[in-house]
Amino acid sequence: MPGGRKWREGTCPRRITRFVEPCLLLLLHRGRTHGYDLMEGLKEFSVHRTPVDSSVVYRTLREMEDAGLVLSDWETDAGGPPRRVYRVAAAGNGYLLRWVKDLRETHRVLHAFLDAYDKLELEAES
Amino acid sequence: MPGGRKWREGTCPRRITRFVEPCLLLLLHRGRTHGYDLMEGLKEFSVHRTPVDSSVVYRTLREMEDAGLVLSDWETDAGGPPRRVYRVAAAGNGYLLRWVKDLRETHRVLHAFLDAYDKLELEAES
DNA sequence: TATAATAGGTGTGTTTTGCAGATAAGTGCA
DNA sequence: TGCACTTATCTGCAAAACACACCTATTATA
Repeated sequence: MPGGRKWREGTCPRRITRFVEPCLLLLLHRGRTHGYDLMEGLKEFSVHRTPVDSSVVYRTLREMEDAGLVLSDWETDAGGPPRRVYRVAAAGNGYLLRWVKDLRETHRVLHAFLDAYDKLELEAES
Repeated sequence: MPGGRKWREGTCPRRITRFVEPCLLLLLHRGRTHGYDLMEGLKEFSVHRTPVDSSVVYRTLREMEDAGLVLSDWETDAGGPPRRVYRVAAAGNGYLLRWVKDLRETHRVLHAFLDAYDKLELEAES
Protein backbone atom coordinates (compact mmCIF):
# COMPACT_ATOMS: atom_id res chain seq x y z
CA MET A 1 0.00 0.00 0.00
CA PRO A 2 2.66 2.61 0.84
CA GLY A 3 4.97 3.66 -2.01
CA GLY A 4 3.15 2.70 -5.19
CA ARG A 5 4.03 -0.52 -7.02
CA LYS A 6 5.39 -3.55 -5.33
CA TRP A 7 8.24 -4.32 -7.78
CA ARG A 8 8.78 -0.97 -9.43
CA GLU A 9 12.42 -1.79 -10.07
CA GLY A 10 11.66 -3.76 -13.22
CA THR A 11 11.87 -7.19 -11.65
CA CYS A 12 8.91 -9.29 -10.67
CA PRO A 13 8.87 -12.87 -9.37
CA ARG A 14 7.22 -14.36 -12.43
CA ARG A 15 8.01 -12.66 -15.71
CA ILE A 16 6.34 -15.12 -18.10
CA THR A 17 2.56 -15.12 -18.02
CA ARG A 18 1.01 -18.43 -16.91
CA PHE A 19 4.36 -20.16 -17.14
CA VAL A 20 3.34 -22.63 -14.42
CA GLU A 21 0.96 -24.33 -16.83
CA PRO A 22 3.54 -25.74 -19.25
CA CYS A 23 5.91 -26.45 -16.35
CA LEU A 24 3.31 -28.54 -14.55
CA LEU A 25 2.47 -30.40 -17.75
CA LEU A 26 6.14 -31.08 -18.42
CA LEU A 27 6.68 -32.40 -14.90
CA LEU A 28 3.57 -34.57 -15.14
CA HIS A 29 4.83 -35.83 -18.47
CA ARG A 30 7.82 -37.25 -16.59
CA GLY A 31 5.46 -39.11 -14.25
CA ARG A 32 2.23 -38.80 -12.25
CA THR A 33 2.42 -36.93 -8.91
CA HIS A 34 0.52 -34.73 -6.51
CA GLY A 35 0.50 -30.93 -6.12
CA TYR A 36 2.80 -30.73 -3.13
CA ASP A 37 5.49 -32.64 -4.97
CA LEU A 38 5.00 -30.57 -8.13
CA MET A 39 5.72 -27.45 -6.08
CA GLU A 40 9.18 -28.87 -5.40
CA GLY A 41 9.66 -29.79 -9.05
CA LEU A 42 8.78 -26.27 -10.16
CA LYS A 43 11.94 -24.94 -8.52
CA GLU A 44 13.77 -26.29 -11.57
CA PHE A 45 12.05 -23.65 -13.71
CA SER A 46 11.63 -20.81 -11.23
CA VAL A 47 13.30 -17.48 -11.87
CA HIS A 48 15.90 -16.52 -9.29
CA ARG A 49 14.93 -19.55 -7.25
CA THR A 50 11.71 -17.82 -6.14
CA PRO A 51 9.30 -20.62 -5.23
CA VAL A 52 5.87 -20.61 -6.83
CA ASP A 53 3.05 -19.97 -4.35
CA SER A 54 1.06 -23.07 -3.46
CA SER A 55 -2.26 -21.38 -4.20
CA VAL A 56 -1.18 -20.85 -7.80
CA VAL A 57 -0.15 -24.48 -8.18
CA TYR A 58 -3.33 -25.99 -6.76
CA ARG A 59 -5.61 -23.59 -8.61
CA THR A 60 -3.82 -24.14 -11.92
CA LEU A 61 -4.07 -27.91 -11.53
CA ARG A 62 -7.80 -27.64 -10.87
CA GLU A 63 -8.34 -25.35 -13.85
CA MET A 64 -6.42 -27.71 -16.09
CA GLU A 65 -8.51 -30.61 -14.84
CA ASP A 66 -11.71 -28.65 -15.55
CA ALA A 67 -10.37 -28.06 -19.07
CA GLY A 68 -9.72 -31.77 -19.51
CA LEU A 69 -5.95 -31.42 -19.78
CA VAL A 70 -5.09 -33.49 -16.69
CA LEU A 71 -6.81 -36.18 -14.64
CA SER A 72 -6.65 -36.81 -10.90
CA ASP A 73 -7.20 -39.58 -8.39
CA TRP A 74 -7.22 -39.51 -4.60
CA GLU A 75 -4.47 -41.49 -2.97
CA THR A 76 -5.15 -42.28 0.68
CA ASP A 77 -2.92 -45.29 1.31
CA ALA A 78 0.45 -43.53 1.02
CA GLY A 79 0.79 -42.44 4.65
CA GLY A 80 0.28 -38.82 5.60
CA PRO A 81 -2.72 -36.76 4.50
CA PRO A 82 -4.56 -37.83 1.34
CA ARG A 83 -3.06 -36.68 -1.94
CA ARG A 84 -4.65 -35.80 -5.22
CA VAL A 85 -2.43 -37.48 -7.78
CA TYR A 86 -2.46 -35.95 -11.26
CA ARG A 87 -1.59 -37.35 -14.66
CA VAL A 88 -1.63 -35.88 -18.15
CA ALA A 89 -4.78 -36.45 -20.18
CA ALA A 90 -4.75 -36.98 -23.94
CA ALA A 91 -5.73 -33.36 -24.58
CA GLY A 92 -2.86 -32.24 -22.37
CA ASN A 93 -0.24 -33.35 -24.88
CA GLY A 94 -1.48 -31.15 -27.68
CA TYR A 95 -1.87 -28.31 -25.24
CA LEU A 96 1.74 -28.64 -24.11
CA LEU A 97 2.84 -28.75 -27.72
CA ARG A 98 1.11 -25.44 -28.43
CA TRP A 99 2.71 -23.98 -25.30
CA VAL A 100 6.16 -25.05 -26.46
CA LYS A 101 5.57 -23.42 -29.85
CA ASP A 102 4.57 -20.22 -28.09
CA LEU A 103 7.56 -20.30 -25.75
CA ARG A 104 9.98 -20.89 -28.62
CA GLU A 105 8.61 -17.74 -30.23
CA THR A 106 8.96 -15.85 -26.94
CA HIS A 107 12.49 -17.16 -26.62
CA ARG A 108 13.24 -15.84 -30.10
CA VAL A 109 11.80 -12.39 -29.34
CA LEU A 110 13.76 -12.21 -26.10
CA HIS A 111 16.93 -13.12 -27.95
CA ALA A 112 16.24 -10.43 -30.54
CA PHE A 113 15.80 -7.84 -27.82
CA LEU A 114 18.99 -8.75 -25.95
CA ASP A 115 20.86 -8.82 -29.23
CA ALA A 116 19.62 -5.33 -30.10
CA TYR A 117 20.65 -4.13 -26.65
CA ASP A 118 24.16 -5.54 -26.95
CA LYS A 119 24.57 -3.96 -30.38
CA LEU A 120 23.52 -0.63 -28.89
CA GLU A 121 26.13 -0.84 -26.16
CA LEU A 122 28.86 -1.72 -28.67
CA GLU A 123 28.07 1.34 -30.77
CA ALA A 124 28.25 3.57 -27.71
CA GLU A 125 31.79 2.33 -27.05
CA SER A 126 33.14 3.30 -30.46
CA MET B 1 -18.23 -13.00 -22.11
CA PRO B 2 -19.44 -16.25 -23.74
CA GLY B 3 -17.16 -19.27 -23.48
CA GLY B 4 -14.80 -18.50 -20.63
CA ARG B 5 -11.27 -17.24 -21.32
CA LYS B 6 -10.32 -15.29 -24.39
CA TRP B 7 -7.05 -17.13 -25.18
CA ARG B 8 -7.61 -20.45 -23.44
CA GLU B 9 -5.27 -22.17 -25.86
CA GLY B 10 -2.15 -21.21 -23.93
CA THR B 11 -1.28 -18.35 -26.23
CA CYS B 12 -1.67 -14.68 -25.49
CA PRO B 13 -0.49 -11.65 -27.45
CA ARG B 14 2.08 -10.56 -24.91
CA ARG B 15 3.76 -13.35 -22.97
CA ILE B 16 6.37 -11.32 -21.08
CA THR B 17 4.99 -9.07 -18.38
CA ARG B 18 5.56 -5.35 -18.99
CA PHE B 19 7.88 -6.09 -21.89
CA VAL B 20 6.95 -2.77 -23.56
CA GLU B 21 8.89 -0.88 -20.88
CA PRO B 22 12.39 -2.10 -21.83
CA CYS B 23 11.48 -2.02 -25.53
CA LEU B 24 10.45 1.63 -25.35
CA LEU B 25 13.60 2.51 -23.42
CA LEU B 26 15.76 0.68 -25.97
CA LEU B 27 14.08 2.47 -28.87
CA LEU B 28 14.45 5.83 -27.13
CA HIS B 29 18.08 5.01 -26.51
CA ARG B 30 18.51 4.94 -30.28
CA GLY B 31 17.02 8.43 -30.53
CA ARG B 32 14.27 10.70 -29.23
CA THR B 33 10.79 10.25 -30.73
CA HIS B 34 7.09 10.42 -30.02
CA GLY B 35 4.62 7.71 -29.01
CA TYR B 36 3.06 7.15 -32.39
CA ASP B 37 6.44 6.48 -33.94
CA LEU B 38 7.44 4.22 -31.05
CA MET B 39 4.37 2.09 -31.79
CA GLU B 40 5.87 1.38 -35.20
CA GLY B 41 9.27 0.64 -33.71
CA LEU B 42 7.77 -1.85 -31.27
CA LYS B 43 6.87 -4.16 -34.15
CA GLU B 44 10.54 -5.17 -34.11
CA PHE B 45 10.00 -6.84 -30.73
CA SER B 46 6.37 -7.93 -31.00
CA VAL B 47 5.46 -11.59 -30.82
CA HIS B 48 3.96 -12.98 -34.01
CA ARG B 49 3.87 -9.45 -35.42
CA THR B 50 0.94 -8.58 -33.15
CA PRO B 51 1.05 -4.79 -32.80
CA VAL B 52 1.04 -3.35 -29.29
CA ASP B 53 -2.12 -1.42 -28.47
CA SER B 54 -1.67 2.36 -28.50
CA SER B 55 -3.23 2.76 -25.06
CA VAL B 56 -0.50 0.58 -23.57
CA VAL B 57 2.24 2.60 -25.26
CA TYR B 58 0.97 6.00 -24.18
CA ARG B 59 0.19 4.88 -20.64
CA THR B 60 3.58 3.27 -20.19
CA LEU B 61 5.35 6.38 -21.45
CA ARG B 62 3.42 8.55 -18.99
CA GLU B 63 4.14 6.18 -16.11
CA MET B 64 7.82 6.15 -16.96
CA GLU B 65 7.82 9.94 -17.07
CA ASP B 66 6.13 10.09 -13.66
CA ALA B 67 8.85 7.76 -12.39
CA GLY B 68 11.53 10.05 -13.80
CA LEU B 69 12.83 7.50 -16.32
CA VAL B 70 12.02 9.54 -19.44
CA LEU B 71 11.45 13.20 -20.25
CA SER B 72 9.09 14.76 -22.78
CA ASP B 73 8.59 17.96 -24.74
CA TRP B 74 5.74 19.10 -26.95
CA GLU B 75 6.59 19.51 -30.59
CA THR B 76 4.08 21.62 -32.50
CA ASP B 77 6.09 22.79 -35.52
CA ALA B 78 6.45 19.44 -37.27
CA GLY B 79 3.22 19.53 -39.29
CA GLY B 80 0.23 17.46 -38.25
CA PRO B 81 -1.12 17.35 -34.71
CA PRO B 82 1.24 18.20 -31.83
CA ARG B 83 3.51 15.40 -30.64
CA ARG B 84 4.96 14.64 -27.27
CA VAL B 85 8.60 13.80 -27.96
CA TYR B 86 10.28 11.58 -25.39
CA ARG B 87 13.93 11.07 -24.49
CA VAL B 88 15.65 8.86 -21.93
CA ALA B 89 16.42 10.47 -18.57
CA ALA B 90 19.52 9.67 -16.54
CA ALA B 91 17.56 7.30 -14.27
CA GLY B 92 16.27 5.49 -17.34
CA ASN B 93 19.65 4.03 -18.16
CA GLY B 94 20.04 2.21 -14.84
CA TYR B 95 16.44 1.06 -15.11
CA LEU B 96 17.03 -0.42 -18.55
CA LEU B 97 20.16 -2.12 -17.25
CA ARG B 98 18.17 -3.83 -14.48
CA TRP B 99 15.55 -4.85 -17.04
CA VAL B 100 18.21 -6.43 -19.26
CA LYS B 101 19.56 -8.38 -16.28
CA ASP B 102 16.06 -9.65 -15.56
CA LEU B 103 15.39 -10.56 -19.18
CA ARG B 104 18.68 -12.45 -19.44
CA GLU B 105 17.57 -14.53 -16.47
CA THR B 106 14.16 -15.06 -18.08
CA HIS B 107 15.89 -16.07 -21.30
CA ARG B 108 17.95 -18.60 -19.35
CA VAL B 109 14.87 -20.08 -17.65
CA LEU B 110 13.05 -20.33 -20.96
CA HIS B 111 16.04 -22.08 -22.49
CA ALA B 112 16.14 -24.52 -19.58
CA PHE B 113 12.47 -25.35 -20.05
CA LEU B 114 12.73 -25.90 -23.80
CA ASP B 115 15.84 -27.99 -23.26
CA ALA B 116 14.02 -30.16 -20.73
CA TYR B 117 11.13 -30.56 -23.15
CA ASP B 118 13.38 -31.63 -26.02
CA LYS B 119 15.13 -34.15 -23.76
CA LEU B 120 11.73 -35.57 -22.86
CA GLU B 121 10.74 -36.02 -26.48
CA LEU B 122 14.04 -37.74 -27.29
CA GLU B 123 13.57 -40.26 -24.50
CA ALA B 124 10.06 -41.06 -25.73
CA GLU B 125 11.49 -41.96 -29.13
CA SER B 126 13.90 -44.59 -27.80
C1' DT C 1 0.77 -33.58 24.37
C1' DA C 2 2.71 -30.14 21.59
C1' DT C 3 4.50 -28.98 17.29
C1' DA C 4 6.28 -29.61 12.90
C1' DA C 5 5.70 -31.37 8.33
C1' DT C 6 2.69 -32.88 4.79
C1' DA C 7 -1.19 -31.95 1.82
C1' DG C 8 -4.87 -29.35 0.00
C1' DG C 9 -7.64 -25.36 -0.28
C1' DT C 10 -10.30 -20.28 -0.33
C1' DG C 11 -10.82 -15.06 -0.35
C1' DT C 12 -9.17 -10.86 -1.81
C1' DG C 13 -6.71 -6.87 -3.42
C1' DT C 14 -3.29 -5.23 -6.77
C1' DT C 15 -1.42 -5.05 -11.26
C1' DT C 16 -1.43 -5.67 -16.13
C1' DT C 17 -3.61 -5.26 -20.26
C1' DG C 18 -6.86 -5.46 -24.28
C1' DC C 19 -10.81 -3.17 -26.10
C1' DA C 20 -13.66 0.55 -27.12
C1' DG C 21 -14.07 5.07 -27.64
C1' DA C 22 -13.12 10.28 -27.14
C1' DT C 23 -10.69 14.28 -28.80
C1' DA C 24 -8.14 17.14 -31.82
C1' DA C 25 -5.17 18.89 -35.56
C1' DG C 26 -3.78 18.75 -40.07
C1' DT C 27 -4.27 16.85 -45.22
C1' DG C 28 -6.47 15.66 -49.66
C1' DC C 29 -10.01 16.44 -52.71
C1' DA C 30 -14.51 17.20 -55.00
C1' DT D 1 -16.53 25.04 -48.13
C1' DG D 2 -17.58 20.43 -46.67
C1' DC D 3 -16.20 15.72 -45.91
C1' DA D 4 -13.31 11.90 -45.18
C1' DC D 5 -8.93 10.33 -43.78
C1' DT D 6 -4.53 10.16 -41.35
C1' DT D 7 -1.83 11.38 -37.54
C1' DA D 8 -1.50 11.77 -32.64
C1' DT D 9 -2.69 11.51 -27.75
C1' DC D 10 -5.44 9.98 -24.12
C1' DT D 11 -9.32 7.86 -20.77
C1' DG D 12 -12.61 4.36 -18.80
C1' DC D 13 -13.63 -0.16 -18.15
C1' DA D 14 -13.40 -5.06 -17.47
C1' DA D 15 -11.08 -9.44 -17.49
C1' DA D 16 -7.31 -11.98 -16.26
C1' DA D 17 -3.10 -13.30 -13.52
C1' DC D 18 -1.18 -13.59 -9.25
C1' DA D 19 0.88 -12.74 -4.61
C1' DC D 20 -0.50 -12.72 0.06
C1' DA D 21 -2.86 -14.03 3.90
C1' DC D 22 -5.42 -17.14 5.65
C1' DC D 23 -7.81 -21.90 6.80
C1' DT D 24 -8.48 -27.09 7.32
C1' DA D 25 -6.95 -31.85 8.13
C1' DT D 26 -3.68 -35.78 8.75
C1' DT D 27 0.49 -37.96 10.25
C1' DA D 28 5.20 -37.98 12.26
C1' DT D 29 8.21 -36.86 15.99
C1' DA D 30 10.21 -34.64 20.05
